[in-house]
Amino acid sequence: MSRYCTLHLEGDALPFDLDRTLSCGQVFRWEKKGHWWCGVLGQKPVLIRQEGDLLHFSGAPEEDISRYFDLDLDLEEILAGFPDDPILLQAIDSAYGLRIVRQPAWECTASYIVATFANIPGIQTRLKLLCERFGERIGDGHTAFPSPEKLAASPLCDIRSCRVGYRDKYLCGTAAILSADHGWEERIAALPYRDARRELLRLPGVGKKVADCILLFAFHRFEAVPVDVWIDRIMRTHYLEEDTRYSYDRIADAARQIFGPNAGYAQEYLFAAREMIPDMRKK
DNA sequence: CATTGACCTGACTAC
DNA sequence: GTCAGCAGGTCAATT
Repeated sequence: MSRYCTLHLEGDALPFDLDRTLSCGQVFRWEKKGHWWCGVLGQKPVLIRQEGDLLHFSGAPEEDISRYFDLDLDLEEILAGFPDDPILLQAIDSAYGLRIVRQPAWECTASYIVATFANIPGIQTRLKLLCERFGERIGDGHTAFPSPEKLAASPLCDIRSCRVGYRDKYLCGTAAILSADHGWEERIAALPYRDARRELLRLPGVGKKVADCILLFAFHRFEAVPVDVWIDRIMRTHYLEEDTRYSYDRIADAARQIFGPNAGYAQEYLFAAREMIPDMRKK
């Protein structure tokens, strides 16, 4: 890759931190090789790296890069709109410039179905296997994310051979439903949050947490707050009263009440800083 | 807007 | 080097 374009980050595009954005665990298919991040945008291999307020990239037009990283979003305003509690402020400080990328809806859905009850390295392995086994070759050693049609038409044993375990039937089932439902993305996008989530919950392998991940990461519904074990722990120990029973929705609702309409972004910063946030329960 | 247990598999931690 | 316990939940059954 000798030819690349350069995008000067300014205005709403700042703050932006490419490393934090791609390594925080929201996406699983980007790989850093030397200074460059290698990944796939749409059906094309992309190389990208950041140098201060310069973004060097190749393989995709600038508007695709800008849209994927949501560089038109006024992130500064969102961060400034949060309450100034010490835990969140520390998280924002440590992950400053992290942006929620616009993941393709199907890739996001399939990825988080595969991601349930697993750790990040395992998720990456599984997705890599799935892409190599079922994805279209797009050159340069890269593969596109497998289409739902392809997965829906594949035997469960072939899918399971990608180490997805019992999730094989969820992946295949959801692939079958979505590949037969051409307007699903537009329909979800047009629905209010609650209705959109209820729709997604009909898909096999998609529970509240995965549905919220899809809504937050693919549809940019910033009121969606995925509550995983980390967020659960952080909310319970730092934002809620101890010794009380909290359901998923109570924790998510509390997050929306505390952090406001962009609570999903607060969630992402808290998640990114999860290792640094003390676990009060251990004392 | 509840609670509980089984569940594929791999990467990590502690022996 | 080996091994139990655990990991970014979901589903089905149960009260």
